[in-house]
Amino acid sequence: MSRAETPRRAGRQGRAGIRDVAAAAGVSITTVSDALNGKGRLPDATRRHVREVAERLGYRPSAAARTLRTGKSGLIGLTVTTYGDEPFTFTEFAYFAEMARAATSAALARGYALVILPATSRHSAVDVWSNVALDGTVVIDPSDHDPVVLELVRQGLPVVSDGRPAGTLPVTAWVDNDHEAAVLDLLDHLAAAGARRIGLLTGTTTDTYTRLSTQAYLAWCQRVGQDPVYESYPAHDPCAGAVAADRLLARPDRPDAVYGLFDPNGTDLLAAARRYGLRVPEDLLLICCSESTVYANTEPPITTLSLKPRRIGTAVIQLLIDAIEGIEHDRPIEQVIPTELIVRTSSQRRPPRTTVSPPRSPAPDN
Amino acid sequence: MSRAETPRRAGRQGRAGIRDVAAAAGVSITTVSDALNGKGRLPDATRRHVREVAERLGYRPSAAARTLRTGKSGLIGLTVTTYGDEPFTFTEFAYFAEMARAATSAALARGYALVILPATSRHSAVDVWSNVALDGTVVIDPSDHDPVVLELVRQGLPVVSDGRPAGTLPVTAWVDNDHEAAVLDLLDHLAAAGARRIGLLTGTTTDTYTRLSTQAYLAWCQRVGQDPVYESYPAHDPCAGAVAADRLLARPDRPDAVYGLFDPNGTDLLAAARRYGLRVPEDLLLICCSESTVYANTEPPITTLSLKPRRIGTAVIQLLIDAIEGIEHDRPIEQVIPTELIVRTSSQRRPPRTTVSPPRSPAPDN
DNA sequence: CGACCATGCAGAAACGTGACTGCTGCTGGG
DNA sequence: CCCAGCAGCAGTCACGTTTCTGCATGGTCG
Repeated sequence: MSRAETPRRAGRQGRAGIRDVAAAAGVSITTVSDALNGKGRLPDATRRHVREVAERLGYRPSAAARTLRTGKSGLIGLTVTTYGDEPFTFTEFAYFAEMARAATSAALARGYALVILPATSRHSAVDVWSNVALDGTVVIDPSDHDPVVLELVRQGLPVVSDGRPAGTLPVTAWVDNDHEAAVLDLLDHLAAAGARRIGLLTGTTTDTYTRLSTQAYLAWCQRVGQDPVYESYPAHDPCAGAVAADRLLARPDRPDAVYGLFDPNGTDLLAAARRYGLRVPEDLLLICCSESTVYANTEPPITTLSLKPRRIGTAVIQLLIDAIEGIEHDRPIEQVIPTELIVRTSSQRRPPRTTVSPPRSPAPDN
Repeated sequence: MSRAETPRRAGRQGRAGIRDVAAAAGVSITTVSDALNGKGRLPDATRRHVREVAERLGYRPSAAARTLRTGKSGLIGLTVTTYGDEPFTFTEFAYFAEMARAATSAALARGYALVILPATSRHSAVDVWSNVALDGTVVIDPSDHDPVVLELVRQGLPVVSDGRPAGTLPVTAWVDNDHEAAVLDLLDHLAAAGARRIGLLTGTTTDTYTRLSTQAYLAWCQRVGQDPVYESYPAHDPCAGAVAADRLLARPDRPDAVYGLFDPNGTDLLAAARRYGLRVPEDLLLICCSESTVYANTEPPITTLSLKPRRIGTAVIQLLIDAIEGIEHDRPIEQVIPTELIVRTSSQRRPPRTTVSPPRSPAPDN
């Protein structure tokens, strides 16, 4: 009683606390808390009065205190694979941006915010990971024994991964495309368009996407009895892609159709084809995996495989928030998102129509 | 004493607390805190012992409790302009992605993490803004009397904006390009290449970038005595850009050079030029403002104006963290980042060389 | 030999909120 | 008329840190 009487330096160089509101409204802090959070049993008059006073004082509850008390921060970590100092790589650019955009939107709609965090725990002098209170984490393409993921699950935090986890990584759930099916379907499409020898532009990295896609290509080749024709390059190096595209078309066993696994491969292959005087699609059929809309307006427009990053981003967030809020599914959830082959001129020997291409559409659902 | 004796349910269904470490190490929690944070006066033996025990128990300090106690969360808000439900618009896509990438990297290097937040306070049922403890905020292109910014500065939080604030918005600091100078320089470049009538593809929105750029265009026209030739469209609609590009080239007073303010304008204008049988650059000179590297490999390659988003993102973060950490500059800081005109074939009547274009460079500093 | 100081550590008070417990006065039924 | 029950609210603890204050102990110097 003796200390409680001190009027508490009201808003001393900072925001008003719940105590200031209680004092100003002539009630206890319990009543303030209950009134603002819609709990307890209070008459509407008191509730309105307290809310009015809180509004007048510009009271905002301390997020830190609430987090400490409730154990929920409303924050979701989003790890991005880092090469060197930069978060997310050049080749993943459009994909990651689209995926992050959808994830951000989905998280905000459910009252959560995303925190961008590095894939490595020791990115700077202080460990940013342990400095932020997370309710859960989304990891993109985690490696086999990702130490960050292991540490997070050890702490009991739900972890959902974009891309099926390699090895025995104990994630709460994952979302991925069916990469084998996508590649097989796409190769059949090229073969149906008249391709006799299909080449592949792939990466030297061992991530799941590259590995599964390449394996599917090799399996397809074996099935139809074609010798594999492919070039690998470090996908994080934007220069190397153009060089590898050139190498692929310079081979003695030059393919008459190429699938490029990474986003810039389309323009790379197109430029290389021009250098060798190859017409697309007459001499060379072309498909690349990309989310970029520029391929709708290239000369010629290029067929792309979309991994539907927006659907993936949304799905990942829904699964994670369900896990956070205890909407428990019993066993590890695996969700497979279908890909979409956006067929354009570059993969068709007979372009369906020779009219001018209309202005590109907004592509509402990729 | 009576209560302190209870061994504190060690790590009951959660992480070990500082008290568990203290008990296990046989010291007080003060000693643990000092040992781990490098404070106080402790012999190295004690320090090492405590760290060992903490490591063994897998102790991680609670970020929420630390934030509550110290008042610093290590989190920086990043607002993105939302159109409809989606964070950041299509036209700002590459710019925003690059800028956010650099900002993320710069923040992590100084021990801070970025939280992506919506520009509007009421994006969902709960107010995400008041649910997260921020040390400061980066706002991109704030509107004249942005209520979020006003609320933040009222709370005493530092706010740094990307784009000079309109009106009397009380930001702590801002970073921007010199848009007038960039446009004037670019128009001179086109005129020097032989352009007689330069057109503009601009937006209907009233943001600072669009406004300043358009004003500079009009001022340049007046100076050289050319009638302005421009088309406006809602920049957030990806379809409208293609239509506006078509409209611009369909005019009776068709320009022989065009500058497009937004990222997709390059491919839009190129497609429109093809439809009207205009050769680039022989019949039509082309420049657009873009950060995308696809314009290095289009047919022909298109000259672009880069706003240097990575330098802007880095600068914004440095100014903000300086403000947070009390490295005070006395008055509102304004930092102007120069733009860069990346000259390619589309803006040169005589292409400097007709050799094949080499694989594009990694563009280390845009 | 006694006073003083540096060293090594423990106790306890915050930080601001949420939630449990419990106290008071009023009302209605037996 | 009395007591059970409930509405309406206040007190108090706990969340897990950081940090201020302060108490011992042992060594040193006048």
